Amino acid sequence: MNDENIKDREESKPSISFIEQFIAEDLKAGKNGGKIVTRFPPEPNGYLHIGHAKAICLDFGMAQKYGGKCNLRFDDTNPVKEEVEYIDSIKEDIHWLGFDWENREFYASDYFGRLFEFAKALISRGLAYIDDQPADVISSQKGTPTQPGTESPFRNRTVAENLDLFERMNKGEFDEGSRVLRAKVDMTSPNMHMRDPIIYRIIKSAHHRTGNEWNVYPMYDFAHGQSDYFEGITHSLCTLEFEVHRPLYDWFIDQLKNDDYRPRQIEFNRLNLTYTMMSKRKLLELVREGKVAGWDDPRMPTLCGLRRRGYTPESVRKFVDLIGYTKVEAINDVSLLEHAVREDLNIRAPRVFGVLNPLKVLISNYPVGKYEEVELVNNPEDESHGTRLVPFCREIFIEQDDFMEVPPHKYFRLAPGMEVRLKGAYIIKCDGFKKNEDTGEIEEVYCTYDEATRSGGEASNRKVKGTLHWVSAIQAVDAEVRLYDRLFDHEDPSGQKEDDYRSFLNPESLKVLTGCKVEPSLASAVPLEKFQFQRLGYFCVDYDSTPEKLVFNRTVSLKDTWGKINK
RNA sequence: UGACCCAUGGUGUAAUUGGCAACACGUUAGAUUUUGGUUCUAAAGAGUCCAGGUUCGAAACCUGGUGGGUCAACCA
Repeated sequence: MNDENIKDREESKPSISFIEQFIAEDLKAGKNGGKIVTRFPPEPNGYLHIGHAKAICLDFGMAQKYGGKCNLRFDDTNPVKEEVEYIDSIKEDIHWLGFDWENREFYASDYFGRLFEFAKALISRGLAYIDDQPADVISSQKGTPTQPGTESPFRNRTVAENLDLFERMNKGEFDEGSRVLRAKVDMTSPNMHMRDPIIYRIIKSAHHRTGNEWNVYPMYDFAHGQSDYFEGITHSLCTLEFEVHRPLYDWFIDQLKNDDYRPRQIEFNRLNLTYTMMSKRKLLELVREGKVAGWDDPRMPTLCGLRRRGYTPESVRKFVDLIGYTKVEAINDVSLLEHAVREDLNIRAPRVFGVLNPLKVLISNYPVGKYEEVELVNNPEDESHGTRLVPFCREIFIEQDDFMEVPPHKYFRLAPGMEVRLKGAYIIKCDGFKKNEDTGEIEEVYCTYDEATRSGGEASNRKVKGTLHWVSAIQAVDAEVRLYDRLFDHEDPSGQKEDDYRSFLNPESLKVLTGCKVEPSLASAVPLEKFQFQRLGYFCVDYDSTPEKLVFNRTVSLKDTWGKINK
């Protein structure tokens, strides 16, 4: 009887965002032929960051889920700011994230012709005019948010004169800044964007796609909505700051439409992350000023930075899914992002041994010159990953943190007189150490092993408090390891009125460790390959890595309850 | 002396659209563990910004506050 109920409850669909609700309603109401077409519209003036990932997941995700399409459209209406370099990186990053636009790669510049015609149509209908005033005059006539604007003296030129001037603007007869085309809307509107917005300006720089074909270029408000319309976009999803643009978006669509199709703009909240910032301008500054090594510096919130850091596309998508879409300006805790990678990497990353700060351990009763191989599980979360052989001998390296001369309470690692298990190998007992009396540094630790405790054997099942990772000193491979911490030491570095965001740069955000020792199986690791260094964290091979000199980036540490207790 | 948007545990989101405020992260305990990871169990933590109103019943609807955000680029 209640099989049905139980099933219902178990399958009770997770709640959908307000945007998805709108979409579902529109589809159900049969709007626009019951179809959904979205678009992701980056401006090619910077690299994509995780905030863009939030938009990408929505734009492509909604189309995918409801059987529609999502176009990639570069919003390239400002030739002075945009570069081809960015176009390639943007496409690469979207693909990396796991989305595809097939053959629907569009550019606002594809529509320059139609936009120009539409502008002329507006002029002919008395809905646009050429203004000869300089920028500062136009600006002051706009009024303020609390005071209405005043009309331009050029507002009521004849259609013929406007048309003539507009054509000549485009022919290059006038200087940049000397004239603009404005839509004739309402100078007294409480919405600043409706006060005769500028829709075309003269720019004589070459455009990366259209070259010198045009001398006038449309503004965002005159290009975006219309491009949506031309492409048959049904849902134009963008961030909250465009909310006040919506009346203008709709106004232009009203002038353009000739049947009952119309795109709908819906706004959602931006992604903000603690201890970083998303401003493309500021990220560019960090790069230009050399505060970071480049757009793909693993500390950057850019997609290429996250990729180099070792994040997987799955983990980024998971994170985006976790935070949701609302209209609240929120600031998300990075720990949620970190949780998302850990969860993903836990399943897929092979486990290996790597010692960051090596300390030599001499197993005095282990035969000199003897060498053996022990078998280790590659991934306890997934048997199909199999096992591997790791060399073991009389001299090994362990982590400096794993030995203490005078251990605190509950320290389960190596200390004089204490026993510890070397994972996959033997149980050893510490019976001495060598200390540099001047520096206090522990230079070597001496242990004995119990041959019967080899893993897999009977005696190996003995309870031992601690289990350590280790690397054979003879076969160990040297590596450089880069440890990353948050780029800023303030939760909201760019939100402080008094202080420049640069003053919050975390001086400890990068620590380079050299002379690290990793197990020999890593010698063949290639860039972007990901591993869990057991007990330490997840690491990813850096682009700088070569077979001669391995370089790893720490993506994120493992949760460290001991480290926390110890604080 | 404006317009528009927003307000739910520490954080991010839910609440079958008016019916006992739920989930995730984080936190704290405990169990398991040849990773102080994972997994599992449990707990603490909000009575929904405030004040009125409508209603048998309000986080949700209405009114008024308060607080925050956005808007005055020939940027997008």
